[in-house]
Amino acid sequence: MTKPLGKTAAAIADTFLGLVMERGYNAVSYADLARLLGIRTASIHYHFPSKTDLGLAVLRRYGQGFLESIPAPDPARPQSYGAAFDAMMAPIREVSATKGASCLMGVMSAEYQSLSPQLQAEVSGFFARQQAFLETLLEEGRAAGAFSFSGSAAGMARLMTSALQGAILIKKARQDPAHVDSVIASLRAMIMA
Amino acid sequence: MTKPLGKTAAAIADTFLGLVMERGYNAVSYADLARLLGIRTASIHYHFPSKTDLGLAVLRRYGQGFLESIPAPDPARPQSYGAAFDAMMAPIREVSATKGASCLMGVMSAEYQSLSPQLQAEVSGFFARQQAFLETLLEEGRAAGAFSFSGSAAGMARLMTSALQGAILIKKARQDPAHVDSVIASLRAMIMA
DNA sequence: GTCTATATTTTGATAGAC
DNA sequence: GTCTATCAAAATATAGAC
Repeated sequence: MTKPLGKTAAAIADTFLGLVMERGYNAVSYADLARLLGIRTASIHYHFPSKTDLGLAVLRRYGQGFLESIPAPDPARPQSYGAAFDAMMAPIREVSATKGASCLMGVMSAEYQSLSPQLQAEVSGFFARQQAFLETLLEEGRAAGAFSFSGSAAGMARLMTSALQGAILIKKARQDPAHVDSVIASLRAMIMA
Repeated sequence: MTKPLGKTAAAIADTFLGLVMERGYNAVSYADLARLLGIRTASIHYHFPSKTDLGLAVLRRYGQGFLESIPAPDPARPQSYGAAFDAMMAPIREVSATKGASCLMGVMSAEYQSLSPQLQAEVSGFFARQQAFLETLLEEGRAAGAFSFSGSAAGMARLMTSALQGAILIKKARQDPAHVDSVIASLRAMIMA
């Protein structure tokens, strides 16, 4: 677990997160945050000296809550794999329901080459972890008889992470949350035994 | 067809396109372009008075070349549907092979709420057209016996556009062009009769 | 069509008082 | 921990000479 932020720092991070998911990292300034929070930009710099510090804190908070909240499946109970899949969709559905927002990782991936090396590493690392997690879940779920699909678990995991990321990106531009639900349903249908 | 740009305007647009696909719209400035092209920012403003004008020109060039270059399938020759699908993948593979780049539409979708209304409309319109195009291709291809899949053509089109968009976004962060190839192969396998 | 010069605003950031 | 004051650099843009 990363250091738990203080009250003000957490408010700054949360506000920043919301704006970045809407506009992108480069379109959110300390002035925007100061205005929304009713404080001065100097106060924000006290908590997060540089914008990279702020970005890093937000990426870690977000990336952490995403995979760590999924209950580990039990091979003895095949249905627990489907439950893990659904648990993985929960935060995605939440972002999907948030008007004008899309996934922090996807947004920052789009701006990748403009990010500082530290931020790039955090974004890349998230996708690597997500791929590994889903790959394992699919492989073990198939072995347990909970999932059924052709081809490698790695290939299916790549298809799924891509489809989810793209869906939440497109739903923002089309302002259509149902787009994400449709894609999640398709993916689920592809693996359920 | 939109007005064909002059030589300098085209060079500006192409350079801008390349940088935006790497960094995002908000991370590319007139100063960046001036430096790379060996001209002054004032010259760029002559061709594109505002950044929105430049963004609009690039979005139109890109969105136009994407779907319009696909040969219309012939119901009498079922294999022409598969060919149309492959033709649709060609520009995606090209972007995929370009180091550090991802799809202009996906990148600008990530920054959606920071864009001027004109740019937003262009991005939304692209996704709407892409969805409609693929939906029709899938539906007619299935009727012609070229494709085979369960569920609606609309649902399959949503899954495909999302997967492609997400794949090209993730490949940028993971610096792994093979990620896109893997997803394209999975999608192809899902529909080929 | 391109340049020099300049204007305006915004941005990320620091020093030091309270 | 928050503020006022201030800064240097960058970003978008315009006026007018060549």
